[in-house]
Amino acid sequence: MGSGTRSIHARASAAFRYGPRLPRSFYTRPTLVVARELLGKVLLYDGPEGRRAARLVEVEAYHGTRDPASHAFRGPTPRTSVMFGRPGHAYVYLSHGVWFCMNVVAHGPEIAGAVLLRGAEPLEGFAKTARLSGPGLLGRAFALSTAHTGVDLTRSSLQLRDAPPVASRQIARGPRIGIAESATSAKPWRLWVRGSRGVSR
DNA sequence: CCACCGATTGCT
DNA sequence: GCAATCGGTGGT
Repeated sequence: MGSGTRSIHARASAAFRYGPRLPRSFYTRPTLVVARELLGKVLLYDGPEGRRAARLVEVEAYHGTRDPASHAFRGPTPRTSVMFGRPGHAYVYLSHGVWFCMNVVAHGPEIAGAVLLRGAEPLEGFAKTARLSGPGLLGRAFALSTAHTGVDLTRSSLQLRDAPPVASRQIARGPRIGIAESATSAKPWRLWVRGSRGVSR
């Protein structure tokens, strides 16, 4: 462990390990590919308020201005402009005046792709029984707010770390949650890890 | 300027 | 099944 290349961290509890930050190139791919590959990766906050880590097990993809379910529908606004910017940044929005939900900007350039983080399993900094299932609960667990919108995940204390990919047979797909049926039935863009406790509903 | 409503959650 | 709670959006 001493020298700089400590890319793999041993987990205190299970034998789960994770690697270095995901590079910009990870995010600069088709939104659905990014969504799929984010499963199993580690959301990490490593800052003055402490260290928290969780393994992503549920995500949803939102893509382009033609997707009526996306916040990018009909072009950029002050709130959503980050979605049209560089991949690898965070987009956090307030839901129902109560819950802060986090997206990862994907795809680019100029094409507004985003992956909503919907569920995770606690790894570090949480009780093992903590529920991180649901975008609002996940946002609360990481003390997120709209101030995190625009944060560069490849440079900030809020970051995503590499980890072993989830096998295809472990991944389930379905319609996105809370979206009008007409807008989502043809787009099964909710992806989750089968059987995980961190999946909502 | 104001009214509406949501990529949610937990309790009645 | 529905209230809580507030900022973005679009219409007046």
